[in-house]
Amino acid sequence: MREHIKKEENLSLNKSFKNLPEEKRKKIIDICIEEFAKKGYDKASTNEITRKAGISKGILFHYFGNKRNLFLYLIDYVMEYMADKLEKTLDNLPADVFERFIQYGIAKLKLAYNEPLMYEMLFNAFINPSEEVRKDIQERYEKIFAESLGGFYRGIDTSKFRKDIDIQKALELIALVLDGLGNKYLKIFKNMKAEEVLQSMDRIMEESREYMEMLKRGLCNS
Amino acid sequence: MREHIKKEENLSLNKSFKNLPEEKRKKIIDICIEEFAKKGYDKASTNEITRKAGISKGILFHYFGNKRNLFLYLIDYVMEYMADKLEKTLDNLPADVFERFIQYGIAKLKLAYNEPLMYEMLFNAFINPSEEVRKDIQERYEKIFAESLGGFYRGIDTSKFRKDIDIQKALELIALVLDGLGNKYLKIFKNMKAEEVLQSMDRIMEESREYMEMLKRGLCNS
Amino acid sequence: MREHIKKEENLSLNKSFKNLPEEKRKKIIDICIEEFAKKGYDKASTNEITRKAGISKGILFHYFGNKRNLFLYLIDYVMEYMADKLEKTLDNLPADVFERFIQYGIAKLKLAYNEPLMYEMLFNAFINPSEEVRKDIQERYEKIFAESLGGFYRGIDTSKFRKDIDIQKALELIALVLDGLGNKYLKIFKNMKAEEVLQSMDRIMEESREYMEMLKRGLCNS
Amino acid sequence: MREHIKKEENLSLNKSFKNLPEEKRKKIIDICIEEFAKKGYDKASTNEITRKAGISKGILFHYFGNKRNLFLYLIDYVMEYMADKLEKTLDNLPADVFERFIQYGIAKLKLAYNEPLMYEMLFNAFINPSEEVRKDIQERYEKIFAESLGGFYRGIDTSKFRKDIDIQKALELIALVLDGLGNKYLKIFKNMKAEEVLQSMDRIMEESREYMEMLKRGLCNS
DNA sequence: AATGAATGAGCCTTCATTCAT
DNA sequence: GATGAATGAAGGCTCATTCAT
Repeated sequence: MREHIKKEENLSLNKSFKNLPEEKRKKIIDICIEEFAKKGYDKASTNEITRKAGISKGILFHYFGNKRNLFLYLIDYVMEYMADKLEKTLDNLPADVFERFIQYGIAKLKLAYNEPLMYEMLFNAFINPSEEVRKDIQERYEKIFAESLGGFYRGIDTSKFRKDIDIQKALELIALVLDGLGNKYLKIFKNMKAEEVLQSMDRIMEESREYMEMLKRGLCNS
Repeated sequence: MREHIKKEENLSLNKSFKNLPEEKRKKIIDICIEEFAKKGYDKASTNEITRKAGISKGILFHYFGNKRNLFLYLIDYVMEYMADKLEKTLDNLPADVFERFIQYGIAKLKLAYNEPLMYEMLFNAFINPSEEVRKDIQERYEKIFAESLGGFYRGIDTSKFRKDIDIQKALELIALVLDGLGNKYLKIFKNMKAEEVLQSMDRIMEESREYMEMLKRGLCNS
Repeated sequence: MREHIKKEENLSLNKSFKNLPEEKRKKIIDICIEEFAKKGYDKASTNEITRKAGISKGILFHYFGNKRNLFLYLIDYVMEYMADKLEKTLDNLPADVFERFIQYGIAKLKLAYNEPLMYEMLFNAFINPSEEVRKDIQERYEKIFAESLGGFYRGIDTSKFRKDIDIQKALELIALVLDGLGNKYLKIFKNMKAEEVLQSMDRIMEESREYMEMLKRGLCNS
Repeated sequence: MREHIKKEENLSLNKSFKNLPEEKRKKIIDICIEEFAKKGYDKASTNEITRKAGISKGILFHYFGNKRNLFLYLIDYVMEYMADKLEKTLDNLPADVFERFIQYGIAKLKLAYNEPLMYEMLFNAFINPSEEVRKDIQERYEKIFAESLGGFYRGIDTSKFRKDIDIQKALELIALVLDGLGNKYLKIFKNMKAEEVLQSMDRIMEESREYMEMLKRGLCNS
């Protein structure tokens, strides 16, 4: 029975849910995010969600149709939320390649830190999705990847790069390094207290710049 | 009751399993790896395993005591298998930093490609382990990390680095780039046919070298 | 995880069960009592119960949360039922020590005979509870013991006792004798037909009085 | 399959077990008694027994045929052991009714205290046998009851009883009281330390005599 | 005599989902 | 819109007993 859920259900989704008072809607969303973040798609329990949210099982399935739809709704919600936040950052980003990357990276780091449950849910979904939602997650991943990069790369100043450098590759190189660093820090954050995390942001920027310096020497005119 | 088993289960574990005819043992292991790789620890079903392997529920638990033990046995098995393979590579690795990194990366890539189920199981376990095995996985991760890096960094020739470069940071920079590239390719492999993958190995090395060239210019004497 | 349920399960317990049509509720209770009485807590099978009651496994656990809760609910149900029955007897009990003890003993005997399954379930639970419910049973046992004795001893007329008699010990002596007799008869009942049991009640009272006469001569003024 | 075990198996029982070196035989018996005493017939695990005794599953079933037979063998063993011990007491028992009862009661109490596992196993078996062994236990209970009483009542001096007393009833009255007291003390023992138990024996005898005094006044010539 | 691998029915419990109210 | 009672498949695991060696 779980198998023949296909595509149409997206239509009937959350008509009534959207009409809910903001407060109640937010509460349900937050509880769902927490459940999926902490337990992953498979282990997350719709029973637990309804219990914590103080709503009936019936209404949850009335809103979302089934667990998979609920999950995908949340993924979209979280992606939109995060994209919004990042977009604001985008406007104030310096043009300089390296600094732009660093500040964008820091922005992502802060976002992940400020909404750890959202981040965890999204991270798990992207890195290791349940078979039941794999394809849907894949689609979304590709879409967001394309979109977000657009904004970021538009207006980037690569004039400092040496003439013989393949700009595309150079950009990817920088991204590779900073993404790797970001993941490393994120792992470290999990064992740190809130204050410590905030205090370490400066050190992270500093360290990022050190790595960027090493790259600059290779990519830019001396 | 679950708590004080720890010692005992490690002892009684797979004594009898090890005495199984090689063929049968391998079949069970392969089926288990597939199940855990495809579904992850929590969703993997011991029932399904026994069904596919054509053995009784009783005997599976006679061999391994419980699901957690079975899983950890498989993790150890896979880690040993992969460490073995990589070790052979290690002996023939060039001393030059960049080439050494590249070839090691390629070796890992090939390994992941040749044993995709093993790789997936291990990857999932390390990236997002079930609560039930988190600690055990963490232990193993730290151990293998320390061990494998030892072999790799011993005998590495960093003489080409400029004097004013922090060697530790330079090495991490290289690792960051190549790990990132590796993950990117792995994701691409999933949508490719066997032949295509093998054919692309050369292109990957080439591309890796391009990135390394960009780094070299920053890290080494010209 | 099993530990912090305690509070919750008592709350969510049998809200829905209590709303069941009396007939269906009674049927489930009776089937459960029979199962627990005949097999004891450990061997009693929730599967068997659902099968006999014609309900799904799910709903049984929806009603009671888990086997332990179901059992304790039944224990409370039976204890309440029996306390109710005995309370009615209590009001009409003669004040005279000996006669009061005898008639109370007979009342208990009749109760045990009329509800043999309830009696057996309670008896087994008190005499040799499963480790899983020991503490809960112990609590209930102490509570009921204190309560029931209160009602019985209040209004007892011990004026016939000789002055040099320790009243407390005398009462215990009588209780010892009549409890012992009661247990003996109960064992005999198991091999008797319904009619025979009822017919023997008079003989039992007679025999009890004979024993009481022997005690009276020692405890009371001649 | 468990059902059609009937009567014949008693024949094939423990031929080879009896030929075992005394030490090994005793070890197996003790471990079995502990297992059955602590968990009861149903929950006792033959697996656990073989593990603790360091013997194979095969040999246990070779010795005893099945779990039920093993249990009944142990019951017989324990009953014989206890009857032996009590018999020695019997020879030195005073002839006087009351003192004879008291000392016999104390002897039983000491026995139960000295071999708590044997006592518990026997007690549970008699009070609440598993369906699987109910009939067999019943038989043994009746037999031991008849036998043991013979020795005890032979040579008892009831000459102090008043002429108008029914001797049979008087004896039963005494037995009722002392058995009841014994059970009460046994329950108390469970929460006491070894030393405390031994120290309390004198107080128990004293208390028993107090009750006997109350009876004497009614049963004997003043 | 002795081993212990092998069986498979049975255990309690959880789960997403449906539907009458 | 909203409820929550009801379903039953599936989960990990244990058990007494058998039998080839």
